[in-house]
This record gives sequence, C-alpha cells and structure tokens, in this order.
Amino acid sequence: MRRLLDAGTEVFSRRGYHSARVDDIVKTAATSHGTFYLYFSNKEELLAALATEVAAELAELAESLGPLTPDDDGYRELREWLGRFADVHARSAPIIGAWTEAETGASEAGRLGNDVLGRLAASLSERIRASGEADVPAGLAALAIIAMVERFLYYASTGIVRAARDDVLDTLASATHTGLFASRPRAGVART
Amino acid sequence: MRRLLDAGTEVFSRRGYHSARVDDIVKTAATSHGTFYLYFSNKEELLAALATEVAAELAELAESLGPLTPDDDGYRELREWLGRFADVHARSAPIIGAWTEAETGASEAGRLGNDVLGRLAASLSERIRASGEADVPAGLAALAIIAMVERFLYYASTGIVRAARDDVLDTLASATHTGLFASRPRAGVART
Amino acid sequence: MRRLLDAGTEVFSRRGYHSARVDDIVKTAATSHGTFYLYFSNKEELLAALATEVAAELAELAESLGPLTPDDDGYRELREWLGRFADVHARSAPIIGAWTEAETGASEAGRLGNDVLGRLAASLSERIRASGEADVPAGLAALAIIAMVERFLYYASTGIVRAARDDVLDTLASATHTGLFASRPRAGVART
Amino acid sequence: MRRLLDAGTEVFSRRGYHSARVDDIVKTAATSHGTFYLYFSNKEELLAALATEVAAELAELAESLGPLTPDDDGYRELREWLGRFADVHARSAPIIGAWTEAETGASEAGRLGNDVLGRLAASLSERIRASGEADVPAGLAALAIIAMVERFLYYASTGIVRAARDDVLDTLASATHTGLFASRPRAGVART
DNA sequence: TATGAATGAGCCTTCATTCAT
DNA sequence: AATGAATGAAGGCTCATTCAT
Repeated sequence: MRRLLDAGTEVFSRRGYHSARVDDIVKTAATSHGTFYLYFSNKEELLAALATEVAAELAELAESLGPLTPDDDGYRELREWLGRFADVHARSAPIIGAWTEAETGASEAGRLGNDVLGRLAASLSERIRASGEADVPAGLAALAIIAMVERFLYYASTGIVRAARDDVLDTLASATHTGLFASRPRAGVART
Repeated sequence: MRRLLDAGTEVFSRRGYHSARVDDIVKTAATSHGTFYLYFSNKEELLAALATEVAAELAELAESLGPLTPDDDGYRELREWLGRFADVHARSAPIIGAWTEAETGASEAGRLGNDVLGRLAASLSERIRASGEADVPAGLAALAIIAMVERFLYYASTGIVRAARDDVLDTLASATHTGLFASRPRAGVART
Repeated sequence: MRRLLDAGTEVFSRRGYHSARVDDIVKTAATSHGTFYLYFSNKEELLAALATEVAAELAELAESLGPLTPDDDGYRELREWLGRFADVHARSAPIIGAWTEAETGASEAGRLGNDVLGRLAASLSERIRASGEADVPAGLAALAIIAMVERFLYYASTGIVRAARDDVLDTLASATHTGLFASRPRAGVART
Repeated sequence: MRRLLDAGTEVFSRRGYHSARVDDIVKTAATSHGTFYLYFSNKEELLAALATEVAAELAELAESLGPLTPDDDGYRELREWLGRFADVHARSAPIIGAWTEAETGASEAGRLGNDVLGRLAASLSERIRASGEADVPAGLAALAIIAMVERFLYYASTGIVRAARDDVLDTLASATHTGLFASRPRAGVART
C-alpha cells in the first residue's frame, strides 16, 4: 500500500493523470493489478489519497512559519521557510497538477487548492501581524506572494528558470520580504 | 480551418488535452473527422498550432509594454499593461496548460514556455533599464514578478482568489511596482 | 447492424448473456469492436434490442391465432398455430433466457415476460370466447396452457423430451385442446 | 461446509451462476476463500453439489406421489402432492436455473434435468397405471403435465402470474387431473 | 475538399484461484 | 483446518485515426 502510494507519486508525477497507466504504477510498485484494486477502488482514488497526503504536508508547512519581522531575523526565518517550501513543493506540485488534470469535478480540486493556498496565505498574514509591524498585507497580497513563490519554484523545476537553488531562494526571499514590508498601495492612481 | 482552431481552443480549454476528444472538436466546429485530418495530421498538431498562436500573442504583449518609471506614470503604464496581460492570459493559460499536459516531450513545451516567459521578463527588465532608474532587477527577479502575475491571474480565474478584476489588477500592479523599484537584496544575510 | 443483431442472436443463444463475449459477437459478425459500440452502447443494449424483436414476433404470433372450437376444425387451427409457436419459440427462448440471465433489473425482464405471455394467454382466452363455447378458461388456466406449451417445447429442444416434432405438436395440441374444452374445475374439493 | 452449501443456495438463487461471486458466498457463510477451496475445488463444484442435493429432493418428491384415481380422492392426492411440489420447486428451480446457466456442457445439465423430470413423469404415469384406469397418458403427455406444473410455478414465483398460492394449486390440480383422465388424442386429424 | 462509417490497439477493472502463514 | 492477501488472465469499452465515396 505504501509501495503503491510511492509508485503512484512517481508515475503521476512523471506522466500526469491520464497518461499514467495503472500498469505502470503496478509495475513500479512490483505488485499486481489485483493488489492495486484491493487498496484503491480505481486510479483516481489513489491520486486522491496522494493529494490528501500532500495537502497535509502543505498545511503542516504553513504552520511551521515563525514570526516575521522587517529585520534580518525576519528575513532569515522567511528564507529558511522558503527552503522547506521548495522541498515540499517539489513533491506536491506534480501531484496537485495531476489532480487538477483529473478534475474529479472542479469542486474537489478547487476546494483542495483553496484550502491549502488559503492556509499558506493566512500563515503569512498572521505571522506579520504577530510582529506588530505596519503595512500588513491584505489577504490578497499574501496570496499574490504565495502565487509568486509557487510559480517561481515551478519555473525553476521546469528549467524555465535556470538558476542554483540558493539563488532561487534568495530571489524569492528578497522579493517576498520586500513585498511584505515595503508595499506602497497606489489606490489613488486612476485606473484605466 | 479557422473553425477548427476556434473549436480546439474551446474544447482544449474546457477539458484539457487528454479529455478533449477529436469528436468534440469536430462537432463544435461543425465539420467531420475527415476534414480534421485534412488540416492537421493529429490531435496534437492542432494543439501545437493553437500554442503557437498563443505564444505570438504573448510575444506581442511583451512588446506592448511602455517605459516604466518609479512615479505614478510608470505605475499607470504598468497597471494598464497588466490589464492587457489579464485578457491575453485568460485565453492563453488553458491552451498552455493543455500543451503542458500533452508534453510531446518536455522539450517542446519547455521551449515554448521558456521563450514566452523569457520574453516577458526581458521586456520588464528592459523597460526599467530604459527609464534609467537604479535597482534594475536581475532577470531572475523579473521572472519572479512574471511568475506572480501569471499565477495570481490563475488563482483569480479558478476562484481560489475571489476578487473583482480591478482589485486583482491593483494588487498585482502594486506588488509588481514595489518589487521593481523597492527591492532590497539581502545577499549579505547568511543562508541556512 | 443487422449483422450484429444476427451475430448476437447466435452467440447469446449458444452461450447465454455472461458467457457471450463481445469479441465473439464481433467476430461472428465480421466487424470490429468499434463498430459494435457505434450501434449499441454496450453488450446489454444489443441483447435488449434482440429481446424487443423477439417480443414483437411473439406478439404477432399471438394475433395469428384463429377462432378455436371444440371440433376438429378448432383442433386443426390450434395444432397449426402450435407449429408456428414452435418455430418462433426456437428463436425466442434462448434470447429471453439470456435476457433473464442479464436481469437488467427484474423489472425490465419481468415486464417483457409479462407482456408477451399475457398477450399469448389473452389470445387463447379470446379465441375460445369468440367460438361461443362454454368452459371458457379463466386467464389463469390459459396461462397454465401457455406454460405447458412453452416448457414442453423447451424440453423438446433440450433433448429432455426426445420425440419427433410431429409427436411433440400432437401431444401439445391434444393436451391444450382438452384443457380448453374439457376442464372440470374441482373447486368443491377440500384443500389441504 | 454446510454453511457453504447454504450460502451457495442463497447466493446462486439470488444472482445466478455467473453473477454470484465466490466472495459473496464466502461472506454469507462467514468463512474465508481458503476454506471454500478446501471443500470445493471450484465455484462450479459447489453448484454441482447443490444441484445434486436438489435432484435428490425431487426424486424423493417423485416417490411421494400416491395412487391417482379419476375421483375426488385422486384429485385430492394430486392437489396435495402439487403443494409439496411447489415447496420443493421454490428451492430447486433457482439452483437448476443456475446450473443450466453454468452449463458445464449441456451433457451434465441435460442429464440432470432428464433424470429428474423423467422420474417425475414416470411417477405420474405409474400412479395412474396403478389405478387401473384407461386413458393412461403416454410418457410424452406425462412430461407435458410436468412441464405445465413446473413452468406455471415459475410464472407464479416471478409475478408473471399474480395469484394466491391456493388458486395456483387449484388451477394446476384441475388442469392436471383433466389432462390425466380426460385426454382425447386426435391422432386421426390430419397434420399440416 | 468534405464526409462519417469503420477500425483495432490500448487501458481500466473484475474475480476465480492460490499459497504462505 | 482455517485464513485472507496476493495474483494475473480475461473482457468490456474508448477514441485517435483511416479511407472509400
């Protein structure tokens, strides 16, 4: 069962939902089709289990963020957290991608994404609020930061961004810290 | 042929690559399977054509960005450009998603993404450099900003972020402008 | 499509519903799986189509019964009709058997049997009533006669009854005619 | 083992041969797959055992028929016997049906049916012969009567015939008694 | 150019049977 | 004797692609 989950992670990550054949998973796990359907009632259910695992990891990650401050301590905390984010992201992104592709109904997938990302954003907002600083970003801004982190890590994993891990993390930490503590809303400027 | 391209856009956008059946496309276009294979030698080729179209639109978008300055004019320019980005993104994202899902080999897909995103990032860098301001972000930072814009628009389209279009654009313009002109690299802080 | 129906008749008759493989049917019809599913959305639907055909044949058979009288003319009419019954039964029984085995829900199957058998029994009752004779059998008795005919033909087809076609028909005609015109209800006799 | 036989009776009766899963039987019997294959070498063998049991019951039933006479005593005897037939039939018919569906080769199934039904018909003939009456029906006619009884009980069990048990038995007793003592062969009438 | 009926390889899923404990 | 996890052959169904008209 663990073997099937691991095999599923590997195969879904490599091929996505539709291209992943149960046969691949079963061969990777070195079991039989029968065993697969003993533990999961279909291909989608295995993916759902993986998505759930991954969502839990991300939720835990959200909790692991310490208090953020404008000073170097805050920066360091952020940068370390982003390092952990990068690790979790490497495992979770392909699974969430496959889950989105499977679209068990946008409802499920949407809810998963909503929950997880919302929790990450909430963590960010909360940790700064805890530091008592001004310029606390609205939920929207926190989500924008999460968006940047998530997508940039994806660029890095794809090779669209070709940079060393440390440079990637520095860039993100810097941009994020700036975004959190130096945002200057321009609401006054006319929209067109 | 145009009808097939449009039908492809619609169906690939709604269902992704694997779930889109040639039959769906053909019915949407009100033609026959035979005609489909008269113009495209297979399902993937139609998608490739769409991806190319979409890449061209994004390239054009990249060119349409005016000079960026730290002042309100620069902000306004940025905000307007982001409005156009949002429009193009709405059409292009599902196609690029489908193209990624199809992954005729990461090579093609990667190259496409690389080209397009690189061009967008290059535009950003260039436009600021043109304004003669300091703090010109490295290519990496420009890509981080693109990442944020792209993903945040995706959040908005999915409903993960539930906000009015103007709020979404304000948030992005603000974060982007800040990122471009107020970045304070922390290279000095020790990594852990 | 006709080829598929004929192939279905042959294969379902020989093997029943569950043992009949779509592959057998398709090979017998000299077509492909694709074609099969072009005309029928699944194995069961083909059988349903056959059951409907067969039900129509039986309904027609019910109508083809002429007036029955106690005399030799009536006997002759009955005997001829039974001959036609035997022919139709030979084709219909295996299909109805397969249909029962498939049990699309006893509802459908039950309804089919009910309709068809009810119509046959109604024909019998009606034709005698038309002859103005006494001893008109109740619907129940008419059904008992149909039961006998149906099952006895089955015995004959299976080899449980090993007799020439004419002997089988004589036996049935005789028993039926007697049953219709010489029934002596014993309602007065105490039940135990 | 008894538990397995009972479970088999229940499950085969409810679902027929092919739709009955060994798992269902094993769960109903509250044992394991391993135990199943300890007593029966395969699914079919369990059914065969049940068919044999049922055949024995029917053979016993055949023996239990007393002497038949044209008078009310004979009628009463017949009617009582039919009551016992109805009971045995309720248990045996689904099993024989499943056995037919399994058709380990028509040979086995045919032989079983042949034996059992032949024995029932023989009993009927014999009991009348014993009464010394004329018009002793040929084996064929006796089988026709058995056919009627069997099938009519089936109609009643299915709901095709919707009548109270007593009405069903009265109808059968009446028709049978008539058939046995009032048959007027029409061998003289020309066949067409 | 256009059509759409036909094809068949491929994949998901089931379930009778086995065997190590 | 009993267990039940594991096996894998078998079969229903889909859908991209072809080709005769």
